[in-house]
Amino acid sequence: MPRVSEEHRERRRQQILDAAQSCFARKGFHETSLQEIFRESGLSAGAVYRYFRSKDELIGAIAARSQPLVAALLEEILDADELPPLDEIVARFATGVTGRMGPSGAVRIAPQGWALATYNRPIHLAISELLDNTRSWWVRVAERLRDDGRLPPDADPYAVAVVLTSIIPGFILQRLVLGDVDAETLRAGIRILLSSEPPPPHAAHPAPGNILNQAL
Amino acid sequence: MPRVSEEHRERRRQQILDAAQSCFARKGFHETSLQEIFRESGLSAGAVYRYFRSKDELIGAIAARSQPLVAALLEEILDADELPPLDEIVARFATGVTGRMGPSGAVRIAPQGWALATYNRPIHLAISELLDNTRSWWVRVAERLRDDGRLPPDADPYAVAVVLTSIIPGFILQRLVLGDVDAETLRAGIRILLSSEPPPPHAAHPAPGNILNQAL
Amino acid sequence: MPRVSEEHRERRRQQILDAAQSCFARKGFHETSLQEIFRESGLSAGAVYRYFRSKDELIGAIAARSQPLVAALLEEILDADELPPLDEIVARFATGVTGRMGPSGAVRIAPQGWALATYNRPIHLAISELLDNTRSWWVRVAERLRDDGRLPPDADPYAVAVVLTSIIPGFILQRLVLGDVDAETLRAGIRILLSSEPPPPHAAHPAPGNILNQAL
Amino acid sequence: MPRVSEEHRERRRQQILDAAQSCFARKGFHETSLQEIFRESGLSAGAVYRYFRSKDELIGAIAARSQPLVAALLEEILDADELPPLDEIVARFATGVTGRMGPSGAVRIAPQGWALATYNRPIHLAISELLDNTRSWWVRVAERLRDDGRLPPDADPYAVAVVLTSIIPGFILQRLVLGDVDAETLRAGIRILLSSEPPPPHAAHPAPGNILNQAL
DNA sequence: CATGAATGAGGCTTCATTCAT
DNA sequence: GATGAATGAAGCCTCATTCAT
Repeated sequence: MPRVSEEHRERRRQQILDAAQSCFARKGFHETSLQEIFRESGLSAGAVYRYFRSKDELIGAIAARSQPLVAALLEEILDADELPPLDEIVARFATGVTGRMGPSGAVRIAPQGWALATYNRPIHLAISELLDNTRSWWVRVAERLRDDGRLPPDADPYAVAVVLTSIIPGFILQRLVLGDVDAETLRAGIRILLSSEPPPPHAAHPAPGNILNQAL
Repeated sequence: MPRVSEEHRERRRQQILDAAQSCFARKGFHETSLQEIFRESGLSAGAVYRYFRSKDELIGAIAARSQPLVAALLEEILDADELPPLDEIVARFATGVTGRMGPSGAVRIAPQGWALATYNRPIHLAISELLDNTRSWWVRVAERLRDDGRLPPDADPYAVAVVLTSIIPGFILQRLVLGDVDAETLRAGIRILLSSEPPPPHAAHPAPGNILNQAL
Repeated sequence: MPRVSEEHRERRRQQILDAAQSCFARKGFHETSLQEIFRESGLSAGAVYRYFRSKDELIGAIAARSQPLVAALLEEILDADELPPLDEIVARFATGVTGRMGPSGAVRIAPQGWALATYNRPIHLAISELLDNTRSWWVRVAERLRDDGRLPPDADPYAVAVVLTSIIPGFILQRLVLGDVDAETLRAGIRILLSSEPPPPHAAHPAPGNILNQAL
Repeated sequence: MPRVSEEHRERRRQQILDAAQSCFARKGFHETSLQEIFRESGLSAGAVYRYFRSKDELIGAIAARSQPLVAALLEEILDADELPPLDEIVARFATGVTGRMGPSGAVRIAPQGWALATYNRPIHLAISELLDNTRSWWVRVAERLRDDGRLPPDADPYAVAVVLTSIIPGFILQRLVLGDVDAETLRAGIRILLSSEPPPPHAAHPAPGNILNQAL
């Protein structure tokens, strides 16, 4: 069946990626053999290799796929012209993420991507871009919040963004591993923190620590 | 000579675990072959197998090792009888974590543990216990903060703990992958959030969302 | 339009064979995939398979192609009615062979044919016919030389032919592998040998030999 | 069975090489799968890979093995202090070669080596060294023959060596493929040529040729 | 107890060949 | 006739694990 349309090619690609993602979510990148992906995708080895030149490339393509997904999520959260309260933004983010946690959802394999990014060059690239984009988005959010007077006028948007960027992976982890958290709880926690007593001025001279400062 | 022998055994065990951890940090669990661990530890295959019955057991032992590490860290943060401000607590946590990020530091392989916990039963157990312990600790912290009046009297300690538990993995990730964050920035961000305008009352059922709620 | 069609078929066939020969010369029979031949020939898999039913058949066809080539070469060397001196004949042979050693010349793949003939039945047939034809031709040459008085009257044309048949493969090999021999040098060597002292009568009782006669 | 002697290692190596050589002689380098070599050698995949890191390395080792074999052969031919007649030298060479043509003899795979040398860098190196060594040996032989007055005083030893080096591959080929030649016939042919009329002086600019000089 | 040679299942990948369009 | 996507057997190689010494 030669001379197929570009559309057909793209459909095949996604078919393979979907199968791979599903397998990866179930058994992990490394524990998943290509044979399983062939089976799951309903394609032969040769067919898959026509689209991806190696298992690594397949993994890379899946990592790359998360990029636009996250972008769409971020864009959607802020589609309104008026900025929602911070707890709402975080909650929407968490909701979006939760919605992609199905048995073969993209979020389910996120931790595998994080792990890989730790020692695998190409994946590192993809994940660091992802993190960076997300954090930049939070920086913009923080700037608007500050400009709206919802954050102190001298607030450092970057510092705020670091905190807010930090929250999502941990939320994903708790949800994936413990399974007992949801967007509403996260929102509630945020609200409480935002409503709490400001801490006393920080006296830059640090603190305790034996083990803490040990090497290794 | 039971005493000496037992000590010797334990030393050997740690020697192997250290070698393995170092390799894992460098190349990942799966990309590391046992041969490499034999080489790095300076022991023979047979010797290593006398202490760990399989590669999985080795990985499990490393995961188990993190338990007391985290416990010690948590305990240390709160060793004083007076509770530090929240931003200080988080900063200490982050500092402790940062200190264990050396080339073969335990934190370096944390994301691999998270990933494994996603689909590997025994590791799931270890990591979920770790997460749960940490969160319980945060719950206790939140309770004390509330009782000290630093959080609203009706604050839900659990919700607060969910948020605070969330922060560390994301901080580790940003530090490991982007490398441009530190405990002080995190503290600053926390301080800003704690000092910000409380959000308006939440009208429990809002939400945007097209993509957000889609499956996959 | 049988005529045109037949011509077209033959042209296609040669186009494919040329492409294959070029690839084979560059990478060897086995290291060349059919995909490469499809690419080099500018034809599709299906098209090539219309002309050759398998890779082996393709290789066989190339081996077969050498038959008329060698025949033409031999015929040409002796086209004159007068027989040239032996060194001249050898030199012409060597020159003819040298002329077909271009990057995709037929001679370039000759050693691959010899190798295949060693364990592959169909190719063995083709190559043994080639060798046999060549040697028969040398037998005829030797007979004429003997009859012309240029070889001793009791000379065994077959023995002479065995020697002369032997020379060409070794010449090809030296030229292909070492690259530092040419027809003139070969001719010079032959002339010297032909001009040398006849050896003393041979006393049929053989000679030394330890390793020589061992098995393996 | 750890800590084995160097001798044991070497025996294993040869065991593997012998098995490989036997297979290669029967089916050719490429048509022989490693599985067959494992079977023939009585070893497992892993065991073989402990000694040779790839199939190519195995082939290379076999090519390398021919070096000392040929060296021994050459040395043996000339072990006597008196130089035998040229036809005797060639005959001894041929005899030595013939003796190594058993079903798994080294000579049986020589053509495969020649073929590989044509397009495979490492093998090219091995074979070109082999050819070069052999030719150098012939140069020395030719010099002694000339000095002994058995070749004309102005004879070019190199040109003679080129011819004599050429003879052996063709002899091997005829013997391997046609199977109807032996050392004695070769000797007889050489004797006849050495006893023949010297050719007339060569008028440097002869040559026929249409096809002969064509490209390809 | 330690050693490390050996095992062999199974993984990734290639490639000759087919056949629907 | 031509195309080239698809097939799937089979190849090379790795590596967790065992066990004789």
